[in-house]
Amino acid sequence: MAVSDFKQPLMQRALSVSRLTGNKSTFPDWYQAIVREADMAELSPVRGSMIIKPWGYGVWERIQQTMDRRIKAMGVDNCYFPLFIPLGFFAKEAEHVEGFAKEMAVVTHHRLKLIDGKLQPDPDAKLDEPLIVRPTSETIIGDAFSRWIKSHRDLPMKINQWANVVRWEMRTRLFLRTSEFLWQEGHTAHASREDALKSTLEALEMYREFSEAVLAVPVIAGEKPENERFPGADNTFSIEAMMQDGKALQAGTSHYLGTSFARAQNIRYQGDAGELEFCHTSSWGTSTRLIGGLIMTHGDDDGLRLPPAVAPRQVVVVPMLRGKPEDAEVLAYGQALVKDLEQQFALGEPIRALLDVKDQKSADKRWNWVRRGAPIIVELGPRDAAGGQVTFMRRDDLRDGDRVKNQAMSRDDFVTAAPGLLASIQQTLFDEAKARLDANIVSDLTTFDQVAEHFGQVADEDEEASPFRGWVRASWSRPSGDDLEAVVQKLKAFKLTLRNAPMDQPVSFGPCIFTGAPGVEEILIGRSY
RNA sequence: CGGAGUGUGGCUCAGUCUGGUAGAGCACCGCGUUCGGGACGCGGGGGUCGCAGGUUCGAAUCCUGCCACUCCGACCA
Repeated sequence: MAVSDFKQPLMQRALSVSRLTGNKSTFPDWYQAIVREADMAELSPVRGSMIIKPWGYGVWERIQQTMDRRIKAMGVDNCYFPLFIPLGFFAKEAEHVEGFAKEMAVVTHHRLKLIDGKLQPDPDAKLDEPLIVRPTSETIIGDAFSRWIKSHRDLPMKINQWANVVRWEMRTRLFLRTSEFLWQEGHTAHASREDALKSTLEALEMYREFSEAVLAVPVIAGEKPENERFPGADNTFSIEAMMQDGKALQAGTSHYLGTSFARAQNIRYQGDAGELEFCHTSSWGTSTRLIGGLIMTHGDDDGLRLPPAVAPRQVVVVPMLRGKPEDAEVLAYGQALVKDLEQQFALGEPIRALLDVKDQKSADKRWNWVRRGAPIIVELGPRDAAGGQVTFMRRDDLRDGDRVKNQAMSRDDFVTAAPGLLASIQQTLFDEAKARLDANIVSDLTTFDQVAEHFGQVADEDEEASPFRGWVRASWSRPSGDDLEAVVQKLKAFKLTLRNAPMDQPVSFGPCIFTGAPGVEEILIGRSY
């Protein structure tokens, strides 16, 4: 496949049109504009931390609800561990500490005192052992596992928690990378490597299915190369999504931790022959970053487009109220419509409908819902009420700066058709993103020179304006250690990274694109977030 | 922590070089005309010009120091 002639509509529009972004025109500016205009989140007074607004949090709640069902279906129970982790817990696993040491928030005091007119940590209230605000919970959950697991009959142990974590990142971006973020983290312990690995892959597959079915974001599941592994993990797997600027976003990760965490924390079980064995553990997580991926996958120049499965409100009814007597009739008509819609099931759940009665011009209300990405926006006026009609637009129809495309339908037909319409919107958004992904993975390059030519050199300051290039999929010899480092450095000059080795691999391979040595697997290469 | 840049109403910015006491568009509020497709007119609210010193009769503007943010690098769900 040659470089696709996919038109990068969004990127082009972001560069030429500026309905949302004012004078600015890069993809990041467009992204920020959508986060703001769609009322998803805003920067908080705390550096690198965001305030998630009701509409944005509503999307997160939908993610939680739909994923939680899948997590439970895997036989995983929810629980909750403390926000604070004793510093000493991290010292036990060397690689793990090293990986997170540079981004830990540390609590050292438990009281403030007015000293010289300034509130300061009270020197007399210093903690003997500092507490870490969790960057992830392997250590404290491992500690519990070491007490909970005694026998092979306790295995497998599978738990999950929905929580906030803190990683003191140098650079932050709303949803994509914030100092504090919300996530779920699954942790499992098993008797054998096979069982733990199976669990790791089961979580990965759950993420893939979730991303595609719920978020309508197509992804490629695969194994991360050695240099991209989670600190302390034996194997790390990920799902990678392609954003509308062609960059990759790691949307979820699943790790097989081997026995290293078990050894560090003494997680052992007694087998049926009476012998003590170390557990094999896994952990896996997805975060509010998914929302960033959702925005960068489905957004357009009018704002966000939400897949119905995650839209907090799937059908928003905007009554055309004009401060006149017939308003009452329109309102009643709208209320009855919402009530009937809520009786319907779409994508396996009751339809989430809303009658927007806010005291605001109906044109403004409609466009606000367009910006927020409500899948179906219904407009009800006196004419509809009188004629038993419904006028509505599908958010997925509104593209490329087209005018709103309204459709009319009889009220009862609309109520019956709504589930199908929502399912269709869900599918359309997925298909669009899938076509973009498929069309922009180049797989006919055989040398690094070709890769270099394909992506082109990017000067630092031009990165955001660099052309859409998608990803390259190529054979490689899966080097490790210094040889891998050489490859990483080679890619770095082009701002490229190894994304993952997709799960579906061919039976034979060409020569390694980096060294010419015999290839052993195919790897995805691209720019990333 | 290194390199570059920017701090002026909610947003995007002008004004800074050449000091004279703060502006525009959008957003917001009121009234009117409109209102089945992101309306228009008139009126209005909102800013200690990042902070602290200094120079000056006078500082958004000049000087010094600090802080914050953005982008690049290192880090990363």
